[in-house]
Amino acid sequence: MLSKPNGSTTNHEKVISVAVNVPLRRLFEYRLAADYPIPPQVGQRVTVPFGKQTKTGVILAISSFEDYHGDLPVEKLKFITSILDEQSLFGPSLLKLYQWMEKYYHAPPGEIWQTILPSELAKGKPAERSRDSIWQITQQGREALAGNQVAKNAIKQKLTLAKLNENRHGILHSRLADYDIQYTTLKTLAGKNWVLRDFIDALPIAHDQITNLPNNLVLTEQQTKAIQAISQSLEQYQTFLLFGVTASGKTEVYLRLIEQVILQGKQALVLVPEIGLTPQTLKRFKDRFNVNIVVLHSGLTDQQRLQNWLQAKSGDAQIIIGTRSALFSELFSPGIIIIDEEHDQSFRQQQGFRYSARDVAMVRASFENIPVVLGSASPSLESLINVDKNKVRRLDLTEKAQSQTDVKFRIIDLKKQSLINGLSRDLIAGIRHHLDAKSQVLLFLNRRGYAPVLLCHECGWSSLCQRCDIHYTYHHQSHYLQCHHCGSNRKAPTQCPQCQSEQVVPVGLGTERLAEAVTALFPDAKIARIDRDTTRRKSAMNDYVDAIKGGEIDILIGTQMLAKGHHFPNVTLVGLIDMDGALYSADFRAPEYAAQLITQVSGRTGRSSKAGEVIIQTHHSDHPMLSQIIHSGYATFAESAIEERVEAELPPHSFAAMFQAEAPFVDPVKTFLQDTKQILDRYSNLKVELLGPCPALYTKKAGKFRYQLFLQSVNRNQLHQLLSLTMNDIESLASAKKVRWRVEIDPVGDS
DNA sequence: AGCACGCCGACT
DNA sequence: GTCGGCGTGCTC
Repeated sequence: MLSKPNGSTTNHEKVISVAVNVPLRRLFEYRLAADYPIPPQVGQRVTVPFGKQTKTGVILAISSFEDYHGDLPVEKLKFITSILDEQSLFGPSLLKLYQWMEKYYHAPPGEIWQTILPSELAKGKPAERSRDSIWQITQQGREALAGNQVAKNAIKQKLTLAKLNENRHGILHSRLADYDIQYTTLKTLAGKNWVLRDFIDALPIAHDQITNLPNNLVLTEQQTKAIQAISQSLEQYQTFLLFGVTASGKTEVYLRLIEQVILQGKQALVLVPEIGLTPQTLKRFKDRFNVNIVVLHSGLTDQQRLQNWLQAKSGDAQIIIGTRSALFSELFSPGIIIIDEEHDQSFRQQQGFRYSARDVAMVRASFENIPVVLGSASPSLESLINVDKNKVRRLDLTEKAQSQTDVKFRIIDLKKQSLINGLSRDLIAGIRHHLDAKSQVLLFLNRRGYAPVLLCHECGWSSLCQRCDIHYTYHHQSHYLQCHHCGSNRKAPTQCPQCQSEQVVPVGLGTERLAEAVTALFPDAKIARIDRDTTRRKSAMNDYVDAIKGGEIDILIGTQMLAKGHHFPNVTLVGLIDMDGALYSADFRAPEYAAQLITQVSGRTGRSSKAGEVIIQTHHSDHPMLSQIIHSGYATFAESAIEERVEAELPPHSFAAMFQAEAPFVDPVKTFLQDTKQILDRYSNLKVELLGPCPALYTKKAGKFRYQLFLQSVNRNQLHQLLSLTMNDIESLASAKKVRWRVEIDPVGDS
């Protein structure tokens, strides 16, 4: 450091703390030359030398050269290669949210930023809006269209010209997909001077009227009350739980609130469970609002994601609809966050940095001073317990907004019944009855493939995946064995590998076999199987949905995918083929999930004037959850479930964290978790209970052994205190380097 | 996570 | 002799 004779420093060099994407719970310090042309700011991205490589990181702290007190002498620090952004990419509330997540989830900074940043930005690409352009029809084009000059077989060209002719102001290049126009067609047309492309700098948004209210729409009293309650809170943080039965008009409540938000010049962020539901939601919103709506989900290309993210950031997008990670879009003027189907599991990230978008959304909203609306017909116990604690305000929609008949439930006790491929006589009769009435039937079975086991009838050999120690699922059509755990697969044997017997038989029931059985029973019915295997193709799901709505399908057979969000007005019977697994599982949350599932699938039926029926097949017909759901509804079930959790001191009444470790051998895994436990045990003054190490539910996965150590406490602060106090020591454990490990806060399920 | 360094086995 | 296996250690 240089000093002037009078003692004041001349060195304005800075020391910059950077989050780099490595699995280390620390930042890295760099020097920044005093004459660097861009002033450093927290929230800018930088490129930095890192070992022998160059990485992109995010500035998280700036200190003066003189004030730096690290382990390394300041001269030994490397220089930042470059600052990538002129200004911080993030406003103060997202930076604060990052800080909160780091503290709460005890995750490495770099991993958190990897989740927050769109991948293009994480890779160091410039945060630049691509220039948009407008396609317009020319006078020649109009004449060509009118004078039938377009070649007869050039149907696409004709359609495209017609669409451009309808849109007087032209169509934005970035919006071509909305109009189903191909770029190649436009290029051909441009060659004939029938269309013209104009490059523009900003999005033209000028609408006199932002909403198109549907005709004759009368709100229910409850809807009106809910809208009023939330409206009064638009300028401040408050989480609302919109507990609305199916068809009670939750979406209409969202739309009215969004309208107010937009009129105030603010933006609305809407999270939906999965990509499959974005087109549907998008359409509903587009029909209603003449504003710029963007989507953010994994179905987009990286460049599209970046562009939409930047539109949210600049404020050019007034409504942002997306899945989980859309929560992290920077917003120019946030007005409201809406989480639809808030109970849905897909709001939890289960890879890498594990977080709950619902929980983080509430924190974010509190930093932004805006409301959050959590909507569901079957709310999570977490949200309901937050209502009891006055952290969340509950608004009920119990009346149906659309005319709809009530759903009739029937439980079929499978004990001592003879089944035809998993179907009871009553269910078969029910299907026939509904088909005769020209209605559609939905059969739900949460297990894809033909059969979960392939077994040798002679010697008892069964098809085990060596890497996971669980049974391969048999897929009949492809004649393959597939491990649904690790994804490995191999050809199915026709002879027993052990005794060469030909008596190798599939045991158990999957959707593929169910479809086969139903086809045999109802040869005249048109049957569609909808699961991950049949919807792999990109547009497959949409094609199925169209076919179902168009009445081309009589019986739908499917997994989880069918339970979510879609409205099939002509479905009047829903059959739940096998509820046993869902009722009794090692996971204490199983009944909660099953109750949500029943509520959701039963929402698929009875949407029209015809009466809806739900038939549940189970061996545990006396399970209390079933009668609660059927006779008193989800709310009553949830109340008693919460009571049970309180009594057993289980989450969400208590708070949990989990260390999970995995490696190709058991010993290092156990050693690491035992070492971890020892470190945690040093703070026995904190009221945190330690459970384990114990094997994970599926101990072996993809050739790795997995063990867990649970931390549980009724005092969330003490739990976090314990983790904060011990994390460094655990991370620097010698045994930590021999395994892959992570902490999960508020863990759920296994995986 | 990457990437380099380093120390032992089977190859031209 | 040396090519390359992955164990260990470091990243500012």
